[in-house]
Amino acid sequence: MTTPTQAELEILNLLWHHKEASVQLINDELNKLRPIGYTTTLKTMQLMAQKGWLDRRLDGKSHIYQALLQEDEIKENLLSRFIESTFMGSRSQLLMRLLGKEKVSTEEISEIKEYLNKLESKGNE
Amino acid sequence: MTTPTQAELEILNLLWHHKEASVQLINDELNKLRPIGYTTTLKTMQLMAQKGWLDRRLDGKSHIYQALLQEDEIKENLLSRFIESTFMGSRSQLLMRLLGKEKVSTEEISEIKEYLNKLESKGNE
DNA sequence: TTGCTTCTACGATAATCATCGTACATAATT
DNA sequence: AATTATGTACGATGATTATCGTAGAAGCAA
Repeated sequence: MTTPTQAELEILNLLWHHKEASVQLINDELNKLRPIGYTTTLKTMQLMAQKGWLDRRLDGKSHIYQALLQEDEIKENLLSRFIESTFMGSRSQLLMRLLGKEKVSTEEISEIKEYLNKLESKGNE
Repeated sequence: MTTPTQAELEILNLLWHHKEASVQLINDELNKLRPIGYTTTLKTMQLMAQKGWLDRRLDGKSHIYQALLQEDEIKENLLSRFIESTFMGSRSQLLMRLLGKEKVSTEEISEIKEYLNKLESKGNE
């Protein structure tokens, strides 16, 4: 099962967002969040490529990487694992917690409503 | 920050459910899920007690353990971390995924919308 | 009393992760 | 040509986890 670690997931998120990127760019992005050495990022991405999670092509002197893993698939997987370990497998328990305790911003509420409207019109049962 | 590991969380879930339990009982429960040695469970629970996460009292020859950590608090914390790392901090993104994957009935959608309206009118941001 | 059974305590180990240092290579700059 | 900048490759390390083995105490059974 393809289950990225914390560091790998951060990189995947950036690659999903940028479509493709050099180590340099990913490292720069990561350093906006926390200090991390260039070779650390490089090494991690190399290992991910070796595992078949990333594709890369040469561009001048450096490599441009691209995620081969599907964002939806991986996130669904991570979500399942999380629900399994934290909420004893109960999806609705998580849902309740999100709706009940959450501070949801006005924009988020709009987003969700729009989403619900789409669901409704699609006749989701 | 109190962030239990996978193994610790399993034990916590069992303790929250049973209120209190001996190592023996916890180990039996764990073995319903996967094979795990008695001393492994013992050691983990001892460490948790040492960290102040569990309380224990002597009962004859053995100890009876009890969780000191609050279930709600810990789960909220785990949820936050999960959302942060997997959904770039967007709670609504997770919510939408949950709603999309679930079969949500029209009535449920209405209920949720109503709930969201209330949230909105309360000016919760 | 001798030996099972049930515990605790504690040390050791294997695996995994995240991180970085060092060695090189090549291109660009002075 | 010498230096600086920018990359790659790869090995090493420290921390954390999960796991178990072994030793030994204490009660119970034969």
